Amino acid sequence: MSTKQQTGPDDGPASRSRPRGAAFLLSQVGAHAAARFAERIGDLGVIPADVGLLRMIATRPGRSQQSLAEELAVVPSRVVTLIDGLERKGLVERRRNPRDRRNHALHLTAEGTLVMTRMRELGSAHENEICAALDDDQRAQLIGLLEAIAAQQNLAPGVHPGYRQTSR
Amino acid sequence: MSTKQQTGPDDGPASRSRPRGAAFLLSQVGAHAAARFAERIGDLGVIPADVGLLRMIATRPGRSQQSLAEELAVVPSRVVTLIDGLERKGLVERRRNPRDRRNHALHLTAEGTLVMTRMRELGSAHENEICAALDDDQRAQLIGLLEAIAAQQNLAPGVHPGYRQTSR
DNA sequence: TATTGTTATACTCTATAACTATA
DNA sequence: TATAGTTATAGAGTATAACAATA
Repeated sequence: MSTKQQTGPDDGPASRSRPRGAAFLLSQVGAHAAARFAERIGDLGVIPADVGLLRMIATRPGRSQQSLAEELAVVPSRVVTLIDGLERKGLVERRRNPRDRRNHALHLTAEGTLVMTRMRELGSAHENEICAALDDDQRAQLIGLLEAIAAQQNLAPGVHPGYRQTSR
Repeated sequence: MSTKQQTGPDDGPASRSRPRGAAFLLSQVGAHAAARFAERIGDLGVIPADVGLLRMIATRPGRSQQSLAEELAVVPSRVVTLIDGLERKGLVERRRNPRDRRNHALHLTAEGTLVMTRMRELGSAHENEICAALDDDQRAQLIGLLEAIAAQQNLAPGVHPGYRQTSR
């Protein structure tokens, strides 16, 4: 077999690196979007994993670390580390549950709520940056296609695979 | 501010986790696609980072580790580690260049070439799996939208951001 | 005995910096 | 003195397993 491979019939020396498939583009553009988002929220002092956690706690205040671990499909000790970070940053509070003193009820602090507002603003700016090449119709089209894939692949809405462990 | 946040006006307790934006979906679906691909190629004994490296060496045999490090925007020692792995697996060979004995000319072995063929087959199956929810028109549409984003965001065609370091 | 959370520990990934050998 | 590659080392991230408190 020659050195030529992949799609093109006229592989010049490292010439036109052809389009690749949708799967590669998804992974490439997705990783880029994630990295840019991480940069943005870094200014708030939080990491990407914090974002989903804060949202989950805000949506259902008082939930336990166990429930987070289950929904994210991570090991409980991972949640300990992440909540430790959020508590140290003053964004989340662990409250002992008098009914069952084994579990911790998680709540956002006032500052945690503030950070969530800022996160939403950053998220909006991020969305515009990533989609700068598309007009409104195209954005809607893209969202539709991605949602179709996500649903068919059994991705839980709003749950980022970057947390996972067990599913690995 | 109440516990209600984000898009929906009727946030039931953890009810409908709304669509999120295109940026989140890209990151979510992209990470999923990458993880599934990693699983597949794991059967070949290679990791995702190996794939791009093998392709780059196949496309331009004899290239140096330096040139790989530059194109991928990683530190040279990272390339050492990765090529060590590929050499240990018997897929790549370092040949001393008699003209300049400082650098190593990299070449695929016969087995490396074989693995690339298998990778292409797996890649094709992977593409079909990820796009199972879409018909042909929709796949083409998706590729078009993603290419537009990739170009506008200055992503080098075929270079996955997962290697990066400096650009962080 | 089962459950929640924590700690101790180890492993993987990847960067930095010092170093070797060539030039 | 500059360049290609390597080694030694350290840090981040995340898993496993043993453990403590409570039920």
